[in-house]
Amino acid sequence: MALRLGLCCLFAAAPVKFRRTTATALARLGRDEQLARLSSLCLENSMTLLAALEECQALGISAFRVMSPLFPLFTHPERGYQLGDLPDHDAIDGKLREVAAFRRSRGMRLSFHPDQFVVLSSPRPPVAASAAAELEYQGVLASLTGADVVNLHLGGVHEGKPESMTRFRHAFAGLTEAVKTRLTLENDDRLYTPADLAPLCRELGIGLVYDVHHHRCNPDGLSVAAATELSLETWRALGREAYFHLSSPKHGWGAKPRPHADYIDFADFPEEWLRLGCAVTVDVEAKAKELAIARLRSDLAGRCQLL
DNA sequence: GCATGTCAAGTTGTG
DNA sequence: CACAACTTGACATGC
Repeated sequence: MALRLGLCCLFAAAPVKFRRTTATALARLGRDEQLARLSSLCLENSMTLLAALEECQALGISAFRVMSPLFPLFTHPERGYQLGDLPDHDAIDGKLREVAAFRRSRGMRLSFHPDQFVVLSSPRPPVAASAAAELEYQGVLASLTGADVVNLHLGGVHEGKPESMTRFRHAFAGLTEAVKTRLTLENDDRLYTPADLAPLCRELGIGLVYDVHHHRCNPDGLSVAAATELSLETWRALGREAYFHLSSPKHGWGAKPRPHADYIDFADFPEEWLRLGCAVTVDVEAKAKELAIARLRSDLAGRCQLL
């Protein structure tokens, strides 16, 4: 087996910074000025994304999660825009092609992870519609950059889990292929467990991203080994490398285990993951970012092969 | 300049 | 019933 450790969105020490703006700051500007401002941020962030991949490569990190606001306010109801609206459109497009080429040549894995506001299973039509729009945006970016995963939580439990999953099923059917082929579901730390999601993932032909920390916060009776296997099955059916998440609780496993710690406590690393028969990606969700990956790598030294 | 409060969005659970 | 927790640092604002 081999393990691919992934960095999530940001660097703690390396000088790689993504930029953003706010809707209220843009409100004072005319539309052309807004687009000029957004254009320069998108171009700068595209260059920063390439720099991020180069930095990962230099650090021996072979997976990277791209932050959702790479293109700030892209799907905002008032400030939203299309790539073609931006004055630097050609330069941005060219830079993203460079990102895609770099990713491919180094065999890196890229992913996107829409945040908690993206609720495809919501019973409220405007919420589900804006979730679909956001997913389409991330699907376009994923296509352009060569990312193979857009990872999502199922959402709330309005009326019940089966009803929510049915709404998810219907909304999924309406998405474009760019999103459908990349969308994955992840167990969360309060509601949906691996046991809840595995059947839906199998039915829809999508990957189940297994977050072991969430599973420990929100257990379903399955062992880590059993949940790992449920996830592996969904990826095996697709012929793709499996995807896991790992983090440690900031305040220990007591009353509030959900917040993430700076580093991974190696005791939290599932030893089942050392005995898998295939390569897997493990996103390291730790506030010390690349420093946490370096420490985990040294903890893992000699125990498994790292990609 | 430097410190501080804000940031587009949903849902659940707490106080 | 209102608000904090998710996560999170960069940016905008105000002194």
